[in-house]
Amino acid sequence: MKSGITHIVDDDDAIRDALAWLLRSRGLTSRSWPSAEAFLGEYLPDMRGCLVLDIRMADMSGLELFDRLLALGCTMPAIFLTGHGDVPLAVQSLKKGAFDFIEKPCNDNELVDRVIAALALDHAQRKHAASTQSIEMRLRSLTAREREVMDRVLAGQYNKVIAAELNIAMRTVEVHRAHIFEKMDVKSAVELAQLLAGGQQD
Amino acid sequence: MKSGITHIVDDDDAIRDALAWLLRSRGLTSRSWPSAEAFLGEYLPDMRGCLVLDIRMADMSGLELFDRLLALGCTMPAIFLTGHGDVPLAVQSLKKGAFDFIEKPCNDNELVDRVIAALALDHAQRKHAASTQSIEMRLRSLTAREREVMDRVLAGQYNKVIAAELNIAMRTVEVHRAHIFEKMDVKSAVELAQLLAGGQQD
DNA sequence: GCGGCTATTGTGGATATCCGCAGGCGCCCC
DNA sequence: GGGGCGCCTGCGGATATCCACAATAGCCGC
Repeated sequence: MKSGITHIVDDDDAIRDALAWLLRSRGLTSRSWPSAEAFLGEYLPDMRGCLVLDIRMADMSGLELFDRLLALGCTMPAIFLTGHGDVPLAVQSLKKGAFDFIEKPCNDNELVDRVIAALALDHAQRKHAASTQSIEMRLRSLTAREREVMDRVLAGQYNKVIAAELNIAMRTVEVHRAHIFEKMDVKSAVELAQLLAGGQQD
Repeated sequence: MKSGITHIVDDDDAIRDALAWLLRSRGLTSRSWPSAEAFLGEYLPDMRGCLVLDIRMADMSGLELFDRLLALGCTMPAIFLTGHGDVPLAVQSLKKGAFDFIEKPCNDNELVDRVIAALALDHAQRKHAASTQSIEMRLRSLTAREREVMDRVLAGQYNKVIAAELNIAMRTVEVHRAHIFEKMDVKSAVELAQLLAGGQQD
C-alpha cells in the first residue's frame, strides 16, 4: 500500500498474470497493462511505485515506453524483462537509468527482491524530492527584491554593502533579510546557506 | 597527454595491438597489459585516464579486475569488451559502475568515441575530486578544538552559546572562529557553510 | 475607495561580531 | 631552558545584526 504499486506492462496475458500473482503472493500490490499505449494513456505523475516492463512488445518497446515516461517526468524505477539476451539493449537501458534488466525466465525470488528494492528506491527518491520541492516552494514565495538581497547575503556581503549596491537604505535590507529568514524558515544566514547548498542551487 | 592514458588489459595479443593501433591513429595514448595480474602489479593510484578491459581473460575476468581496482580506490572509467553476449554480466558490470560494456566486434569509431568520453569523464571527476580534497586538507589542518567550535558555528549558534557549551570564554571562541575562517580560507560563516555543504560533509 | 501586499525609510537600543593589544599555562622538541 | 604551538582569557572599541515602533507610497483586486 504505502510502499507503492508495481506497474506491470507486458503484452503477454500469461506473463502479466503470472507476475501479478507472484507479487500478490508476496504481499505486493500491482496493476497490469497489456500495452505501452494503455499504460501511457492512464499514466499520472503522482503514481508511485515501480515499473516492470517487457522489452519486446507489439506497439512499442519497453525502452521506448521508458523514454516517454522519463520525458513526462516519471521517476519510478524501471525493471526491464527480456526474453532474448540482447546486450546492447541492456546497456542502453541501464545507461538511460533503468533500475535493472533481467532475462526471462528468471528466478521468482530474485525478481521479487528487485521489485522490493525498486519500491524502496522510489520511496527514498520521493522523500528526497519532497524536501527539495519544499525548498523550491519557499524560494518561490520570495519577492524579486528579496531574492536580490538573498543572493548577496549568500555571497557574504554586509547589509551595508548590499544596501549600497541596490541603492536602498540599510534598514530596508534588514527588513528584507528578516523576511527571507522567515519565509525560508531558517534563523540565520548560515542555515540558509546550508539549506540551499545542501539541497539545490537557486 | 594531458587527457590521460587508455589502459588496455586483454590476454589476446592481436586485440591489444589492434586497439593500441586504433587509439594511436586517433591521437590517443595507450598502454597495454596481457593479463589482469600484470596490470594490478603495476597499478598506481595516480594513474589517470580510462580502462578498456576484456571481460574474458585467463587469469581473472575483467569484472573481477575492476572490482579489485575499485577496492584500491581506482576511479578510472572502465569500458568492458565482451565477445559473447552475456546480458547478466553486462548488467552486473554497469551496476557496479562500469562506464560502458561493448560487444566485440565493435565499430572502431564507436569505441574511440566511448574512450574519449571516458577520458573526459575521468578528467572531470579528477577536477571535482581535487576541490573536495582541498577542502578535506583544510579541514584536517584544524585543531580538535577548532572543529568543535566550527560544528557549533555551522549549527548557527551564537559565540556566547558556544562559549557556554564548551565552558570557555567568549573571547576564546572568537579566536578559534577567526582561526577557522583563516585556515578554511573563507571570510564568513556563510561561505564556510556553502563550502562544506556544497562539497562534502565533515 | 478600502484593504492587502510590496518596497521603502527612520530612530534608537539591545546584542553580536570582529580585532588589536596583552598575557598566562601546558606540552613537546631541540 | 628557550622557542614554537595550542588553548585560554581580558579589555575596549569599531562595526554589524536584530528588532520593536512608526510611517510613506505604489499597485492591484474587490
